[in-house]
Amino acid sequence: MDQDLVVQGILKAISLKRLRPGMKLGEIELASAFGTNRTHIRQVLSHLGSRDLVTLIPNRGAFVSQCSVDEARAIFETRKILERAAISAALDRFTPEMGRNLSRLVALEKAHGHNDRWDGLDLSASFHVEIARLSGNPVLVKFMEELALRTSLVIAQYEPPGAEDHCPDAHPDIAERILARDKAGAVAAMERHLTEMQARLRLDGGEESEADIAAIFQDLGIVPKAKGGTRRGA
Amino acid sequence: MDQDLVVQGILKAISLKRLRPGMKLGEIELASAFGTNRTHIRQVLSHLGSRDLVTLIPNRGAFVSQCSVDEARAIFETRKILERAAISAALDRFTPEMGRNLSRLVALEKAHGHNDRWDGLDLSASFHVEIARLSGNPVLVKFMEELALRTSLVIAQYEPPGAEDHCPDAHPDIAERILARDKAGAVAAMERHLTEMQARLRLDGGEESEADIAAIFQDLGIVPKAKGGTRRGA
DNA sequence: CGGCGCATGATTGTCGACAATCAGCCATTG
DNA sequence: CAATGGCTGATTGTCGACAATCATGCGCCG
Repeated sequence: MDQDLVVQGILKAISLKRLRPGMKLGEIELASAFGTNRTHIRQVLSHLGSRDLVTLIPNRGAFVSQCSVDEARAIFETRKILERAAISAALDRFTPEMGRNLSRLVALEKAHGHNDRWDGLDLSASFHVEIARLSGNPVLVKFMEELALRTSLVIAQYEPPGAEDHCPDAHPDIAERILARDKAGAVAAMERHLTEMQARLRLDGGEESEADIAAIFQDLGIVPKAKGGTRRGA
Repeated sequence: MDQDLVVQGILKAISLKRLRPGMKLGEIELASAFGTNRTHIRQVLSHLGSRDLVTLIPNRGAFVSQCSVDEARAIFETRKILERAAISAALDRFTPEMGRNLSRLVALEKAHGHNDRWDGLDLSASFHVEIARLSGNPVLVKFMEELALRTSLVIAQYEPPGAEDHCPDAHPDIAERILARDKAGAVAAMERHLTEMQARLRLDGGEESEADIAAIFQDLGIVPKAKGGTRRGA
């Protein structure tokens, strides 16, 4: 059983705000929603827990992580540290062919438009991860991936409703400066970009609600294998 | 059942070179060694796998991770990035009482002597993690913990036999500069410390016990069937 | 004699059942 | 009437058994 599908499904649901921070992730609900059994769900939850995307409480269960405002700021602060270093290292070993993927990603983002919010966030994360990859430092890549995921969780928690973000030209601007080997300019543009992302958030508070887990995932096109599904309503 | 005991046991065994990188970690062996059953062992291995301390290969099992020389260098490089930032941030918000734990840890290290290698490495890691904690950035703390563990694995793999010493006065020196709020000096001392640690290892690429065959052929442009291929983390 | 394919043993992956634990509710009591 | 205690339903934690998969060694064939 491919547990990546479950992971992606949960992350997607979080990004789309179908799963709000603090919501309970019941093992049985998830198992029937994804048409699998608790064993795999437990592995997935453990995995997400090790990345602080869900919070595991012994004998209580798993909950979508709620970042405090301080943690949210720490995530952005750490991203600034790592992205600064990534750009710097990438430009120290830059070759023209290395930038091709970067250009490709920027083009993809531009072509994508504002169709699908999940794909958009995914592409946006890919851009940052690709810069880390250009640094040639695999540890940096892994950390960046983790921070990108946690950032999307923070956005889901603190984004003001209606103001669904897109900094229009930040990525092309950064990419352009990288391709021009303008290290100081690229670093500055990246810091502006991150600061702006952070500024769009409402780092003061939020509220929670409850919803039907199985329905959420069914709406995302995930169909259980008809193994005695959840009994809803009755 | 306390799985932390199993985790600590495995990490200790790695540090003491009883478990060498590349060695198989059979579930049944571990289960009987720790007097538990495979369920808990699998959780522990999954956890260690998500931190890249063990490598999980589907249908093959778990192995103590083998860092390539490049990865080892990346780990040190990333540590430099993060520790630099940690010291800088810590000194921006420094209050005298904050340094007390640091002094305590240095004193503990000095008192400890060279009795137990595992405890020594543990204390050494605590020093670095404490600095990250002083920065007030919990993400930095988590990353530092992870890197400290991976560093001990790298040391176990690349330390020349017999030369099991550590830099005598590096930590007291760094602590002193931090307590004196000498930011530039502390950062410089930390970088020297890390560079020296790295220099004590044999990272020249001399002998890779078992070179990764797949990687070799991938470099030649030959791609395996990717039947789940290099799946890391869990 | 060397290489290929298959049986076999051992290990990992999967699953359902049972036990332990916790939150919520109701009766009891001061 | 409020607070406490135990009961109950539901959820998580644990475990052993079975199925799937892989490495090994043997026999067979070229």
